[in-house]
Amino acid sequence: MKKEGEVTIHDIAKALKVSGSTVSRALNNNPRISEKTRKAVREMAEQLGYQPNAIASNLRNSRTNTIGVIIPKVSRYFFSSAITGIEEHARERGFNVIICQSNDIKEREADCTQTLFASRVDGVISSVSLDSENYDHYKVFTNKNIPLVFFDRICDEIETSKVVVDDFKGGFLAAEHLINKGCKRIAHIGGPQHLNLYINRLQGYLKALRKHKLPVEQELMIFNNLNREEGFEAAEKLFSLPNPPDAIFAANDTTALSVMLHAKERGIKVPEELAVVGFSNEPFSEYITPSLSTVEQSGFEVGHKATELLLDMIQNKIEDKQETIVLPVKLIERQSSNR
Amino acid sequence: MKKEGEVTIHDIAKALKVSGSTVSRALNNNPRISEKTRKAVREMAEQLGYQPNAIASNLRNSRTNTIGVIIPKVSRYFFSSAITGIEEHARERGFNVIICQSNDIKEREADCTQTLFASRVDGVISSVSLDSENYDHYKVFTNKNIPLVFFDRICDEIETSKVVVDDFKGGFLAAEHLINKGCKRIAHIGGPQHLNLYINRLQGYLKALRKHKLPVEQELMIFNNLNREEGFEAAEKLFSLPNPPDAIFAANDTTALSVMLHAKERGIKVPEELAVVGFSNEPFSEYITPSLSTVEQSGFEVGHKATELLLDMIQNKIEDKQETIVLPVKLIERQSSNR
DNA sequence: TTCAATTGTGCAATCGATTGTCTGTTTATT
DNA sequence: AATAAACAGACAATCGATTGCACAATTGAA
Repeated sequence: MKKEGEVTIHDIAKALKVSGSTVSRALNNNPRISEKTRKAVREMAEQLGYQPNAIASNLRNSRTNTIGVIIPKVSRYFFSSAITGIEEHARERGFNVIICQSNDIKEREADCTQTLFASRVDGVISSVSLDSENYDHYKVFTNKNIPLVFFDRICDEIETSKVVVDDFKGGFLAAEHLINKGCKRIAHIGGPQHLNLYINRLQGYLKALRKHKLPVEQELMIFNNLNREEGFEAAEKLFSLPNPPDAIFAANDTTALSVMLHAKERGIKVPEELAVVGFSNEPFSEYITPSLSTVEQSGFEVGHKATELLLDMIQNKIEDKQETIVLPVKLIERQSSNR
Repeated sequence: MKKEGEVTIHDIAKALKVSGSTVSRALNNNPRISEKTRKAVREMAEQLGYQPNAIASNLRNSRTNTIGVIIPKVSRYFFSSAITGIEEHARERGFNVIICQSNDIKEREADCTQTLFASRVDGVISSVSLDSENYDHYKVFTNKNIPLVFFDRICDEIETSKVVVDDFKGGFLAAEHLINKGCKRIAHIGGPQHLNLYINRLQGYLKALRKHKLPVEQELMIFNNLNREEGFEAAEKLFSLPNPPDAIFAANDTTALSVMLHAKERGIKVPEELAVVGFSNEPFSEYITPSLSTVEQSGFEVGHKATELLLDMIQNKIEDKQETIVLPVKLIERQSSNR
């Protein structure tokens, strides 16, 4: 059972004829240990190839210096860049990161919370799954005062800090941009309306319409899960209207792409006959033809900020000030709306 | 220091007036515990909201049921899909996954190995960083008999199992495809030649040239780090040759994209004047115009297979049979080479 | 009825690092 | 020289779950 060749502080202690506590203190730079002893311990540790056992340390300290991350999918660019932001900041402050994917399935998400709790992570960063309407599984953390920060797809039911981008403004900028380009019938393909970010993008769009006195028409608003297939269906439906739209603001780039591909099939010219704006600035949006106008949101920044909040909560143990941080977005004008 | 409200097996034991060992055995379905006691323990655990402390268990068992993953960047699609494959399989077999990014920096990679070792992961899956030529930092694992599997960017120096795709065949298919399309001067932009996968892609390309009796010309072969900037430079150099190529096989899609963008700037028509084939089938390759012909390699499959190998090593402790598994690739013909 | 076999639990050590408290030594102060 | 203060290090308990061994209770066989 015991792994052969595990070198522990006791081996160092024995070799130097001192006690384990001295070795421990020497390695942790405790001032109660003299410079001479400290140096001897260091050298012996090096010589024996000692590697600290984080598990033992974690058990004793009931801290793991590890944070857990729950996200829908690493393979979506926004999330993978969020992870990069999380990891980078966590590393700087000496924390490790365990990543769990929910794959947008609520049972998986519940599994993730269990796993992270069992690993006794010091805090959790999460972006909730599309189909969770119930957030009880997050109570394992809140009940035990384990700091929790939501980002992007946040959950209002739970009172904790949150980091989002300015979805409202993004929606507003996208719609107003289309209006400024002379579009009159601007459709919106939005996401599930139990998620704030999609509500906000919609509200931004609506505000732009109202500001410019354009009518709000139900038939021009479609809500789905924003994947490729449903994007096709939505486009189909919009193009088949007796009075089809001359612009579409899609709540993500995947859907915008779907729309453009479908438009191409139908012989509808983008941007001349149909202007399109997406959301996220996925890497592909720059390279497709026509290139896609979109709203940029930095996953990296969001992840970074969320980690900063979380680690502050962990390290200061200020009784969770529930901040909600809103990061700026930026409209990127490209060909798909340039007419 | 002690987290308030930690429920341990001893709390359950006290509540039921039995010993901790009985509780532990009951929860682990040890046959020495009667059905009746087992049931009582279960119920009390539920009632008290007991959550096992994996750390304590790990320390005692010197197993963590966790595997570590070292990759260059989660934000590259191939790697994020590999992670999905790894996570999926690991989860099925009850293992957790810790992910570390090297960002293609060798010092970071060394840090990752330390971190994972300190966490006492049961095994490691790695794809090495571009600039490591030295692999001593992996010795922490091999020295202690911690199973290690490399994938994609493998390292020959260390004897262990490996999972790759058939890069040689991929290179061959790509080049032969261009030859079949009537191209005569086929250039190759390859990756760092200390990595097998790039050597193999090059060799596949060379074999196709030889098979079809085309001359191999040094000036048509450029090696760099395959990022966007260096792709531009390489394209620049090739286009400026007195006798420029009529086709380019790039060792990744990013470089192929760079080449196509640069060709567009120069007014060189793809595929009519220049046919292009990439490698990887990144998501964008399908959507750009013209769409990019490329060699598909499934990150998901590679990750899945690597995990299967690793977990077999961990669980069976067969003295590491050093398999090298080669997964198939597939040429995807799109517009960029269709003439 | 007695002894052995079977079954169900408890005791205590263990995993490796950390830390409060205690002891013994050296240095400074008057 | 005597006492206090500062210093270095050791001892032992602790974190929570697991497990070899011991022991008691029950059952069955002779």
